[in-house]
Amino acid sequence: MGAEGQQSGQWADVTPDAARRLVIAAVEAFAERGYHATTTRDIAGRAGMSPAALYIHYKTKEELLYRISSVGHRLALDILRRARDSGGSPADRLSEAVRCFVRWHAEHHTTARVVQYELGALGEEHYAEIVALRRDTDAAVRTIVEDGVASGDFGTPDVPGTTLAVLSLCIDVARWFNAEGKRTPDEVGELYADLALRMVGYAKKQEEAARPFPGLIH
Amino acid sequence: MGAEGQQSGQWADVTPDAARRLVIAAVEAFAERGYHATTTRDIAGRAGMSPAALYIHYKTKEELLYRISSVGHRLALDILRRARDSGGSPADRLSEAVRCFVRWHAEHHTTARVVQYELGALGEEHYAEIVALRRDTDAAVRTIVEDGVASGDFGTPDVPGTTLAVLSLCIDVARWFNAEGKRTPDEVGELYADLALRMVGYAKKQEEAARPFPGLIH
DNA sequence: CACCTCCCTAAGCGCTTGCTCACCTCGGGG
DNA sequence: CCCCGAGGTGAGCAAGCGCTTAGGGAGGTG
Repeated sequence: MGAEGQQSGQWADVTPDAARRLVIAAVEAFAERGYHATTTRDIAGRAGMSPAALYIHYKTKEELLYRISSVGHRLALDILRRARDSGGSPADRLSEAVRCFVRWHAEHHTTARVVQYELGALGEEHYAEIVALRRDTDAAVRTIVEDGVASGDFGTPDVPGTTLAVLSLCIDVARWFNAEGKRTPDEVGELYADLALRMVGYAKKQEEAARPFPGLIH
Repeated sequence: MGAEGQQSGQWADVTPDAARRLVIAAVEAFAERGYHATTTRDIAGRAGMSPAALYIHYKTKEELLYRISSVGHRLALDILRRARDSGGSPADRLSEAVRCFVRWHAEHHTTARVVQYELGALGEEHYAEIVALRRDTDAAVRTIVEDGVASGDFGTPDVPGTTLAVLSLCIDVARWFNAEGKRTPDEVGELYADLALRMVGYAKKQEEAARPFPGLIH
């Protein structure tokens, strides 16, 4: 329920149709109650199927969680890598990374909650695979921060610590964001992009805003 | 297991002794596996008792979670209120609040994880009571930020949003902090106090550090 | 029409869960 | 000495869990 029907776009490459309906149902249920409190009967029911139908498309309930976690992590990683490689100044790239990453966590906060907070329920092998993706996520942001420090645009005494803090701040959006609240995903993304720049010690904002044609100056 | 035996100090006013052992066992178990994945047999086993003994001291498993959540939230709220009322400059008070709040989340990250991430498993009445405590928590920090903006020490375009972000950053420490990692709770507290000041637009740090006797100047 | 395949369901198996209950143990007062 | 209440146990109940299995119906092919 709610206005999150567009979410099915995220799962476009999950086929056949019944398997996709099950994923969407599972995301809703896991996000609401948590993995362990969700029953396979509940998932199947939300997808309009009998409990047994789940096992035609997925071997276990854990595999369903793994599919969600895997797709979600790859999506999030893509967002950050695109920003990292977008070729502006470090400030532009960090701003873009945080804005998009936060917007995704707010817009798809049900998916993001499962992705970020239900890792512990994965089996050992699946867990290891997801942890590797998370290290890549961290590396993407750290690269931007390092670039900014090297160019002198940023000033922070602890690059890994500040990177961790920026990512942590973004991830936690999935925990508190409420679709019925007054903030839109775009607003939160904008606010957080600004906060992230402050955190890394970037202070040239006003200066840049005052320049009439930023692109033409060199 | 681990070097967290001192944690029992947190639960000093839970009596009798058996009830306290059960709380400590439950915190460990809930933090490791989550509330729903933890069995009453596991909790009782960790406390060195039979499964039935749990029900002499607590009516249900949920009541055990509620006790933990209640004590933890009151502890966290006290930390922030003490900092709010500590009577220095807004920067000093925000710095102190974040430093202590983060240190608590790192040092007692098992308790903090239960307190911050298992709310959803509480019954309706207990949940409402805890949510009220969380609103007070938010208000304590917001007061400090408002004071700083009013005095001109801080500069931020969105006080409630920035307050939310600072709290969110601190809370998320409980998720990622690892006792076996290389950062100590004190180091994280120090780093985060600095980050929080940057987030609220406070820029007078160096100036203050350069003054030889800060207390004697007026 | 028979036949095969793909999806799906009804029924239910074996097990674990939160929780209960009849009984036990043991230190202290009359 | 008996008795008693507080705090504990072993055994087990009803319900719910993840998952399996036997079989049914729809649609394409000969």
